[in-house]
Amino acid sequence: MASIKDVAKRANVSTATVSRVLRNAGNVTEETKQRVLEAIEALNYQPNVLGRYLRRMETETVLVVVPDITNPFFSKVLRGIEAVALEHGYQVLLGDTQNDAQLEEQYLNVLPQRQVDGMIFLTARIRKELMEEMARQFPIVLACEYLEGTDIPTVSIDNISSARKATEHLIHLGHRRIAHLSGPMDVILGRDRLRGYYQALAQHGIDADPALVQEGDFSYESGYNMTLKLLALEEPPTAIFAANDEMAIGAIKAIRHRGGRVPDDVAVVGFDDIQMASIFEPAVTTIAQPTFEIGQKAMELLLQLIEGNEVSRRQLVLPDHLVIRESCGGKCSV
Amino acid sequence: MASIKDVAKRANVSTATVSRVLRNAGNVTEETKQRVLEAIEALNYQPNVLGRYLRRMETETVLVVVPDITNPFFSKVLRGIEAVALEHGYQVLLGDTQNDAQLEEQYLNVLPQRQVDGMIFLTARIRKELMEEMARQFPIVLACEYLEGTDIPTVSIDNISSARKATEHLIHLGHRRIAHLSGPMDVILGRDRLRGYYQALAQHGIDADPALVQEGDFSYESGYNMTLKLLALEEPPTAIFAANDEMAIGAIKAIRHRGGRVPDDVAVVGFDDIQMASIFEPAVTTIAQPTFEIGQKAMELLLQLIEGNEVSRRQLVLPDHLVIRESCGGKCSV
DNA sequence: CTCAAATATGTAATCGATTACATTACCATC
DNA sequence: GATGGTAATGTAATCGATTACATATTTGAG
Repeated sequence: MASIKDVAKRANVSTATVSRVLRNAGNVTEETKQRVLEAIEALNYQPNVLGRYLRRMETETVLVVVPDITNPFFSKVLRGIEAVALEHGYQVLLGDTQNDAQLEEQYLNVLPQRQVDGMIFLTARIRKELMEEMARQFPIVLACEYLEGTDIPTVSIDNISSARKATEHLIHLGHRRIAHLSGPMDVILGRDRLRGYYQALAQHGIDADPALVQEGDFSYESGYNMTLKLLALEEPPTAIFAANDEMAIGAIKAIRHRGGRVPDDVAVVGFDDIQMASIFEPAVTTIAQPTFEIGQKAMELLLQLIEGNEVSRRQLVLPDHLVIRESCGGKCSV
Repeated sequence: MASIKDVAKRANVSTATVSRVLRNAGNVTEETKQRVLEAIEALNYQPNVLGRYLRRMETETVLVVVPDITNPFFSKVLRGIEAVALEHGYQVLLGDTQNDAQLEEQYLNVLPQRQVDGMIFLTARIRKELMEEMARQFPIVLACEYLEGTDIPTVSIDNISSARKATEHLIHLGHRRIAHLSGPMDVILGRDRLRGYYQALAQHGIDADPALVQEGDFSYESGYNMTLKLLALEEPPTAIFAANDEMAIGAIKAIRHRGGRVPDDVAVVGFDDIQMASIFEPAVTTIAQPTFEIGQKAMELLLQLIEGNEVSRRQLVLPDHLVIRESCGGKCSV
């Protein structure tokens, strides 16, 4: 492999000049520039980026840590991140934690090792103190999730209010026995959506029945299994609010397998508005998050941090909205 | 940020010794080792990997180029790759080409820039000569797709025979007017599945009707739209073989929107066996690929190449199988 | 107790590009 | 044609870790 020295030798210039041509910086005569370009061409030279990285101490790469790469919701956020990254000449590295909090903490080490210039976490199971300490030293942005009581830059929706909105919709449709398939309680997102659910019940004077809240893990299977449990109750729910669409679809399937109809016997509402929510039959009523935009904003924020700019608006809350489809059985708007 | 020099100074040893402790190589007294570890601890030292990369000229990172990260099929292959990579201490970088052949060629440059030690392509739209030249110089593996007439290491299923198998299944169920929603003709996968479709027809003496073959792009939308076209034919098909599950689901939706029933009016078969194929109603009959295993094998192959081992079995064809569900309307086995 | 071998540690070159600083070449002005 | 300023190019240090080679220290055999 040809190195910058070989090019310099062949073009009869110093490595400094070659570097100047490469970076298109400094003053280089058109003539020498041509000579260098010819040498580059002739040797089929490609600059070794490792050398540059080391010297400049930046890699123009960011790492995105995703809890589950098979979840289409995250792929869409990722697309937003990629779009902005590409535009600014940054590469996107992807870390899949497979929902393992420990793996997540490991990814954090990539930063002090200087392997990437910054990180975006689409998950937040890391101990708060550790995360804060890192965020103080390195560019870190949280997206979708957040950590309570920190000022780590964050882009997300207001999960509590949207969960409330979803639950209220079911209440307005006349439901009183509303179950909730929650996300894992060790992620803030799961807790927030549960909180929104409770708030809606309380505001409408409905007593919360602990038996109607089941903790899942955002997977189709967990939605399916928990719904079977709910249906086995002496007094089963007439509506189910699932903390994401995959669990909602799992719920619908379970209801059907038990011979019930959706929405006639049990109404279902999901969360995220993944593509399948609109394709599935019945189409799933859900909360639509501005996924692409979340990704964009998160990457923009990260770029600010990397460039050392002072960021005034560190916490962004983007608008979401309820998309009413068939699975809830009513067009009543909130 | 503390560097290896700081650690060396604090522990009163040379950088060489610190490096030896870090890499756990060479002979170091237990006592000095402890001193070094203490210094590392005290300074909260993290080795800068860029220095190591440059010196060793390897990054222990591989790049996986994916045509579409939102496609769940690829996420599953990716999981297989990740599993093996992690096991061997390799990082996985992800490149999403968004189905853009040009972007794909750009990723190829990452290799001579020494940014990664090897690449796995889950897509193959690059000009054959270019790809071959690169593969001669650097570790490259193709998975799922392949290039005709090269000996670039490849892991995939036999798409022709499985497409034939799927089509034959429909023939055995009594269908004669069988349509095919193909993948893009500029990817070999699209062409192979089409070829298998033609072979099956020919073997059973059925004339191929060009009007029954529609070229899509593997997206749900294209499946939907092309099916509407097929249904508008004077003599519409009684069965549709789609080149992937997403198009198959698009087809089912289109048939339904036109008032048809699946499988009663039109039978549908897909390809890939993504999770939604089994969840959707009617559940989609499809070809199941050993996704995880494809990923594993591809990564194992790549590791062989990176380590410079001579690889005897360069082209792996893994077994797939037809999963018969509801959308084809028959349990007749092939 | 001596000497060779084995073990432990240090010195300094190296990876490839970038860049601060130094030097040379060129040009315009008086 | 001397002077000063600018433009073009070169020299060499630098980034941080690794490692070939050199040196110092310890160990064991006789």
